[in-house]
Amino acid sequence: MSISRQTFAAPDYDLDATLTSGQAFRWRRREGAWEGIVSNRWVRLVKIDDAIDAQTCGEIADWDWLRHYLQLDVDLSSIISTFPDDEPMRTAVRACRGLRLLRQEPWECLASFILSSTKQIVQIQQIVALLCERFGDPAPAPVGAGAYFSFPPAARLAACREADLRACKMGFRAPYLRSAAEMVSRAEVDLAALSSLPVDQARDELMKLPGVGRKIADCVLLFAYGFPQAFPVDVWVMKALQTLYFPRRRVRIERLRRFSQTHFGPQAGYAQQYLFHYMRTRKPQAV
DNA sequence: CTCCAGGCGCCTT
DNA sequence: AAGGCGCATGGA
Repeated sequence: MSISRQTFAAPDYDLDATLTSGQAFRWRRREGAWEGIVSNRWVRLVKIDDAIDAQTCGEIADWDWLRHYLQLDVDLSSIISTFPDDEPMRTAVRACRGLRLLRQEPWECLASFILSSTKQIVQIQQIVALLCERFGDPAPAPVGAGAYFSFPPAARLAACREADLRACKMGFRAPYLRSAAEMVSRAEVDLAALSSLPVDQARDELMKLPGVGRKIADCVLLFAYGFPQAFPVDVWVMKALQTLYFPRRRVRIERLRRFSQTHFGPQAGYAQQYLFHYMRTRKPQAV
């Protein structure tokens, strides 16, 4: 099995933060590298100085699929310069400068976030790993790298029985995933068409799927389609907005959402990821 | 043991 | 429209 290798310039790119920030759930750290599946290919990534070294199996003439996934052409400083100049944002950016948004495949992203509700990130990783092991296709990987699998296509999960999905520890989310897979595989919701829609229409389409509410729809809009205004509000972001911006009074979620749409500017989604990662990784605060 | 997790759907007011 | 609750499962 031949290995292809490529080095990409990646200044201002914190690979560790990016791959552990709860947007993608399939990366494993092994021997100082990150291993995962992108475009159904096994990939090994290492950050060295201002570059990312990538390896994959087979002959690769064109690396655009990986460049796109990692969003290597994004100029981070121009994004950060659009953030509001206030103390919470400055603190969050200082804490994890180099954090990036990936551009994931829509179905994998959607299915993963259907499985994410009231789960901790480690558990989401376990469920997704089980799902891929049982219903994905083996992906060629070097000897000794362990077993890797593609993310199961929607049609395959649509054909599963609910009990088979439940066996992947997803509990009450199983019927949601199964019927969402059915609707996607029949193109009742056409994932390929969403990128050309205005963000509000794309969100409405996603929310037709069972188990997909506002928050999960926004995750998919941001992490898979790259809508820069999508601003998922989960318990962590809620806590960030509440404690960092409105410490003195309790504000209802609709107001926080409206605040998030106006306060954080045209790259609100990026700002959200910084707040999320900062809240999750900072030292516990004394109340 | 209890509390909570990158929520949602459905049932009450 | 707005608020409350149950849901599987497992970490902390």
